[in-house]
Parts: sequence; structure tokens; C-alpha cells
Amino acid sequence: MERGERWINEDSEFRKAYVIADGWAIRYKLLEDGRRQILNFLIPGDLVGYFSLLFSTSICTVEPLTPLVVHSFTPEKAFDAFRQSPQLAVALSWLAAQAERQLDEQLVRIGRRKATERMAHLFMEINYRLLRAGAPPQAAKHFPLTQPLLADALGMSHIHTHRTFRELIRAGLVSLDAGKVVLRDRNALSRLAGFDSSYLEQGPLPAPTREALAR
Amino acid sequence: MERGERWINEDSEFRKAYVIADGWAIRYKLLEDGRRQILNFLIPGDLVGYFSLLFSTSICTVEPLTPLVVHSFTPEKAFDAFRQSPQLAVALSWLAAQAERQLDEQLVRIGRRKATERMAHLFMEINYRLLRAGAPPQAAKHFPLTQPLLADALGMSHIHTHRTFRELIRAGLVSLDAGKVVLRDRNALSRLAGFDSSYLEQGPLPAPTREALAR
DNA sequence: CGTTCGATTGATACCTGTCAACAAGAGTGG
DNA sequence: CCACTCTTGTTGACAGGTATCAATCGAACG
Repeated sequence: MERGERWINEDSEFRKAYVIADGWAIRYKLLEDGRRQILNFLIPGDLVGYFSLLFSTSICTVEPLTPLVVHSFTPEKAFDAFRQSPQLAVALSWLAAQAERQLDEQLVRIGRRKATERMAHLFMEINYRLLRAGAPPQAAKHFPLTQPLLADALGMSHIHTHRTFRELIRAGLVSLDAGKVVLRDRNALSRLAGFDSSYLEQGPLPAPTREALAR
Repeated sequence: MERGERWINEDSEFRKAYVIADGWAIRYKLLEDGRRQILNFLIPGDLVGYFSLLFSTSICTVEPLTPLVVHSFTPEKAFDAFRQSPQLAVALSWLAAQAERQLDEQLVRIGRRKATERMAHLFMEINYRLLRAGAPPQAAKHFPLTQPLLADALGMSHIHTHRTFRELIRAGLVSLDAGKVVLRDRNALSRLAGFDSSYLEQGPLPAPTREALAR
């Protein structure tokens, strides 16, 4: 898939879910007057449209930010797999649950953090997720994000986003390189954001759940 | 459970999930400096802690707003039930998916709507959900919400929340009655909020998913 | 070579947060 | 029963954050 193509879940009669193999995408909602809120950024390893298999209409849009490679699966395949392996069902549920935790944090970011905190926090989250997904440490510091995208993700105007971004640059925390955001000082960013990665960590299943699953 | 008791998921060694039978609760996160973001309001019929069965640490707090009656179930019971009835597993997943749609909309509300729109939109959502859960039309217009709660849910200061609330009262859209929010003019609220209920509607499962499940 | 999009800047208005203060009611403990 | 405290609701003044408007510039694109 190419950047800019609109990959709206609602239109596809033949419903599928996807896992992103390579590239970035965004999931967003539009208001009638054009205001846009980006709900989350989708990177390799992320699940797309899993829950939308349960609804006949989609309420949001997914759009590639870069050339995108995805794996897809149908509801039939999913249920067949679940019957053979409850572990797989739990694994997919885990991914969905993880995504919901990120939504929770996105809510805190927008609702209760100040502009610079918001931006720094988002950068740290993406960095963490890229590393978790297996990106090399250097690659995990480069984001293909424009200021309008940041604005719509952080719930600010693009102009204020620009000023906030400049502030982070001036403080030496980030920089711009060929249209890409580059993290320069993750420690300082983390401190500024009050970033606590615990909501992103992948521990083992709790013992009771593990035992119940094994039976 | 009584109001004010803290019902933190993290502390309970014996992990369970819950369905609210009666009463209201909130799910929220706190920042270190005391800022609080309410992620959602929980009303009868809502699922609590379902996904947290998959994690060993909780990242948010759940707290009753009113006297609360809940049903609980353990991971073992859940998995046993799923083995007997895939339909039940899908039903629970549907509830979780529905909750995520509400999170999406909460993000749009906070990120891209103005103060009065935010408040009106939240009121409409809760009204819709109460009706969907079987509340009588009159009861579905009365919310046990205080201004500090609204503030932390809408991502605004409690003072500005007060001003915004006064504005809705002045316009005759809502009123205060014995500490409760009362909806007076749902049509006007809906119009002001730009409320579109499609994200809350419960249609049938899409055909491919239904067929895959039936096999 | 127009056109579009992103980055950038300055001026201005306004929305929103903060500070300070007080009233009223609920609950608490003496 | 009376302080006393805590929460909620309320108001005004004020500062500051943020949005909006207007405009320029460069790069990418067709």
C-alpha cells in the first residue's frame, strides 16, 4: 500500500484483519468540519481491524504514512486457528489489550499533560514500541512524522505544535533531519514527559490465567 | 462496594474480572503530581478488568461513584465457558471492543472538541449507554456526576468546567437537581455536541464473522 | 512551471488555567 | 450538640497558554 491511499475499513465488503509487516500508518477520526483526531500510530507488529471484525460499520479510518506491507487474515482463518490453539486467541487478545493500554495513555497525554510534555511523551512511547518491535536502536529514533500529524495526534493546532517542537529542538532534545523527527536525548525527553514505560511492558501472563489456559 | 472505597485492580492477588450489576464507577489514571484523567465512566452492564486478566500489573484505578453491585468471574471460569461456548467468548470480546470504541470517541472529545461540545457530547453518550443498558428514559437523564469528576473526565480545570456547565444551564440544556446533572433538552445537546451515535450502536455481527463462528 | 504541502513567523484575540476567597452541606470526632 | 474538616459549588481577577489569521518560503509533485 502506498502513502496517501485511503484504507478505510468500512468500505471493504470482504472483511479482514491485518498485522503490519513494514511501514507506518495512522488511525483517525474526522469531524464534519474537518477537525481530525489521530487515535494512534500503527507500526510494524501492530494489529489493525481485529475488533472491527465484530462490527458491520467502521467508525474510523486507517491510512498509510509510508509504503506499507501488511499480512491479512479472514474471520474464518482466525476462528479456525483459535479452535486449534487457544494460546493464539490469547496472544491476539493480548495485542488488543496492549493497544487499549496505549489508548488509555494517549488519553492522559491529551487530557492532562502540557504541550511539551505531550510531545515528549508521545516520542518516548513510539521509541519504546519501535524497540519492542525489534527496530535497531538508531532506527527507533527516527520518525516519519510531520508537524500536522503531530498536531492532530496531540490535540493541538499545527502552529502551536510547531512552536512546541521548536522548543524541544532548542533544548537539544530532538532535531529535524530530512523531514524526520530525530530523538537526541531520550533521558531528558523521558524526564520532561514524566514517562513511565510500565504500561508498555510485556510481562508473562499472571499465574491464574496461565494455569486456566493450560488446562 | 461503597463509594470512595478504592478498588484498585493491582492489589488483588486473586485476579478476577467483573460485570457491573448496579451503580456507577470510574476508571482513571493519576500522574505523580496529582493530576487525574478519568478514562471512562462505568455503568451497569459494563465489563471491568477483563483485559487486565492478561497482565500482572494494572495501570489504572477503578473506584465506585455510588454504592456498587458487581458480578465477578475468575480466569478459570472464563476459559471453561469459552470452551463450551465460543459465542460467549465473542460476546465478551464484543463488549471489550465496544469499550474501545468509546475510548476512541473520548479521545476525539478531549482532543478536538471545544469545552461546551465536550460536555454535551459526554452527556449524550452516557444517556445513550444508560438507555441501551435498559434504564428507564427518566432515569437515563440523571447522572450522579460532580463538577470535579466532569473536569477530570473532560480534561479541563474544575473552574472552567463550572463555567461551561453554567453555560449549558443558562441555555436550558441541563440543570442541577440535588447534586445531580439532569438533561433537559437532548435534541439541543445533541446538536451542540455534533453527536453521532453510530459508534455506540449494536448491530448484528457481520455475515462473514457470523458464518465463521457458526461452523 | 503552477500547485500543493509542510515549515515558519508575527500579531492578535480568546479560551483556559491559576490564584484567592467564600458559602453550604456532609460527615467526623469530641 | 457543637466545633471541625472535607468536599462541592461558586465567583472574580488575572496571567498565560493556545487558537486563529495572515503571510512567506522551500520542496515535492504532476
